[in-house]
Amino acid sequence: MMFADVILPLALPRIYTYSIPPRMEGQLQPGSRVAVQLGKQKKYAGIIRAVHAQAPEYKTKPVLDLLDKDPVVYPTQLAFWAWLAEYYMCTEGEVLNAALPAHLKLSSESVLLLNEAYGEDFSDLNDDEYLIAEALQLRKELRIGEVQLILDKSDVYSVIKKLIEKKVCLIYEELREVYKEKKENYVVLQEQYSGDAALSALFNEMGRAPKQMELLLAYLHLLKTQGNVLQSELLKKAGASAAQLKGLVEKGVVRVEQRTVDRVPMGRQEMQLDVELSPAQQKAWEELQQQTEQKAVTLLHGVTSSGKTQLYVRMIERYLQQARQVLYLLPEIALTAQIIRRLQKHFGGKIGIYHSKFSNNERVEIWNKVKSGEIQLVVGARSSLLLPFRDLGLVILDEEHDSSYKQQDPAPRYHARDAAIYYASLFKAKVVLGSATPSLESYFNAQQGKFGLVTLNERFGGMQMPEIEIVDMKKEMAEKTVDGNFSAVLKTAISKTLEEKKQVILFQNRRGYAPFLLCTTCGWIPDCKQCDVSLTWHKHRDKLHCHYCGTQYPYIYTCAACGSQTLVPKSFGTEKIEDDLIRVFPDARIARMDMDSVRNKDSHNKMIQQLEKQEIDLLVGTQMVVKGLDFEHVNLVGVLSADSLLSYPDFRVNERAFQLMEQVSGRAGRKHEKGKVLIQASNTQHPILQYVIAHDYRAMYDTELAERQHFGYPPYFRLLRITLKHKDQKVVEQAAQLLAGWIQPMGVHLVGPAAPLVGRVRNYYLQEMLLKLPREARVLADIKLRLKDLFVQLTVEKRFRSVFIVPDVDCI
DNA sequence: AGCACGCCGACT
DNA sequence: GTCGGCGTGCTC
Repeated sequence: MMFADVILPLALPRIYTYSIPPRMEGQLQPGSRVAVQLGKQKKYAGIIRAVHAQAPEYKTKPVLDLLDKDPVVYPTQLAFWAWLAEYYMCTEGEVLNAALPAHLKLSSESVLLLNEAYGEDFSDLNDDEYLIAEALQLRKELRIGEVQLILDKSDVYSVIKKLIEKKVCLIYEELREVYKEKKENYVVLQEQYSGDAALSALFNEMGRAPKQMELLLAYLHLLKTQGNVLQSELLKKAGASAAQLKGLVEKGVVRVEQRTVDRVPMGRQEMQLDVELSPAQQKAWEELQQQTEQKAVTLLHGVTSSGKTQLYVRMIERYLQQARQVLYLLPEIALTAQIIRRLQKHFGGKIGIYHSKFSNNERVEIWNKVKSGEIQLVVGARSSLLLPFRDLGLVILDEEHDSSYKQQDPAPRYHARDAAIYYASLFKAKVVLGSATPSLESYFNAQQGKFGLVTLNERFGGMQMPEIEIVDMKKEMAEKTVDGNFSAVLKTAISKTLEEKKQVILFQNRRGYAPFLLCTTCGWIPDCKQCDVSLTWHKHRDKLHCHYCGTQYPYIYTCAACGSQTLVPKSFGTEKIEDDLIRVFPDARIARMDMDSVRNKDSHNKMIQQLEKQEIDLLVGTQMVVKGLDFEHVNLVGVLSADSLLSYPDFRVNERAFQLMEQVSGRAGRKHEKGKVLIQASNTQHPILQYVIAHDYRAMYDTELAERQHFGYPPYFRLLRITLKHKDQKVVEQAAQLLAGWIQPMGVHLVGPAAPLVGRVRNYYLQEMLLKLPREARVLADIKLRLKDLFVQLTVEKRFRSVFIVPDVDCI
């Protein structure tokens, strides 16, 4: 008897073993997708991790079905998943859940079927049972969701159980594939008319049907120019109706064929291999080749607009020519049409793009094409790291410092940079990390000789670094020259830039209209009912939003504490800036870019195109405006409040603030013209501002590094945050104390436990503790194992059983 | 993640 | 006295 260990896409604490029925023996292998039953009825699609003859001591259920001819992943991916689960302290099921496209993750649905033999006598049914029986008579089949709708309640299992007992209905589990191939109708000329002679004979015959002749001519034209003729295209082109086409079909001239088509068509376009490099780039290119030969990971530190992309393109070419696959990772938001177009220009059809905006069917097709090797180059966001590469040769991770590479909520909470380095090692592939402002961790690794380092500190095409000026807000406040959020200096600069028909980008770190409302009588601030945070006022929707749980509240006019009507908005967000801009610059075309304004699919791209075409003069936005945008006509960039960037209570504030301001500055300037950056700040003496003015990454790095070492932070230590959640505040607090008491003797540095800044989210109370762990991999692995034991120990205690424990390794 | 089971409060 | 709410435990 053979057995299969199956990973299911659930957070199950361990992997389950199923028996392999004799008829499937030999067909199942690691990576195969199989249908199995879990519990009394549910069926799932899982993935086989191992096949073996080791009978477990419990009795096993059989594998029900093999779902695909070939495994859906290679052993390399299975190894990668195991590492992710172990390193990031989650289950392999959670990794599988994140990796597999939704349409390959099947789970069964219970379907109720009417038992025809039961008859029409519903007299011994109660109201609920009767409603369902009646619906079944009409519809024959009902799903759980439909039953819930009919009865208007979620707990319907008891009713269903009764109905089955009374033999009114039967129940079965339906597991169906959701991935559908895309079919399209093609028009094909019947073979007997393929010759010229036959065709002219046909035309003679058709004299009395001019409409059909017209259609046929259009068809022949399309056939000649495209090779294939789509029905929809033909009808549109010929301005014909479906009936006219039907006429041709009935005459036996053409036929309509349904064909499977690719949702992600692979062009045949050839690569262009003519990237011109400047002398500085040429030098960097040579260094890059040398470094990647010697080291598995190389950091490319190139100032903004230094043309890192050209070097990537060269690098990619080399690996594609060796017929190996390449993964080019970008932060989600930087995956704009702009960059994709640029890459498509070079690599044509071999490119596959993968990010959150693709449909589930498209994802399955990309998945399969990466697996087969048909897609050689993938450009994608974090999650494309989980695609089933067959022979990965190179990973490029651009904007390496970007914190959105770290997955936050559901598990696996992986960092794409670190995971990419491990994944690449499984393929003996090379990694290139690129940034204008590398993370301290990566730069440190480069300094230590662990990573190669290539520096490119000259902007491409003779472009100069922008001139940066700090605007003293304290002084302007005292002189009363501040208008709304704009200093006189900034206002003048904006007017001047607009007069020159150039564009302006303003950066503000907060969305919404005002972060909160404040009662000027008693100091009360409206807060969320479910979370301990103040609500943000979004003026355009006239609602108060909770940015933690997403709840929206109507605007409040009366103070809930003192009853007075003296609520005023405090501080400012992007919406407020936009309003002020409209007031101060009534003639300018103004746009706002933040999570609220570009929520739907294409609005982000549209806005970028408008900027490119200079249809927008003034753009105000959050972090979003910082990433991956290059506009030729932006001459002025304003940071509205450096203070708000520099005042977060987080050990990475300085690094972040530097990166952000440096990146924003990079948006200013164009060929042969120096851009200008204005940074408004009250504390003009902050050292970070001095480093930004001087574009001195190295000074920032040295100062910060000393701090990190002194206070025991990365890159000298690794951080692991443990969050506990429970509905009862007392219970979490006690659980956290108990757990901390157990961790203490392990000799690691422990901070907390304490409630985080926002101590309650979605009605769960939180407690956090931070562990500072040594860097050595073996010690780290050992500590994680011991922690896992402690988590189990904690939940063994009855009152802590329902406490959620969320470990976040290398948290940010 | 489901789903079954079991224990308590609000009704006929 | 029963129905139905939710907390708790198991799935191989």
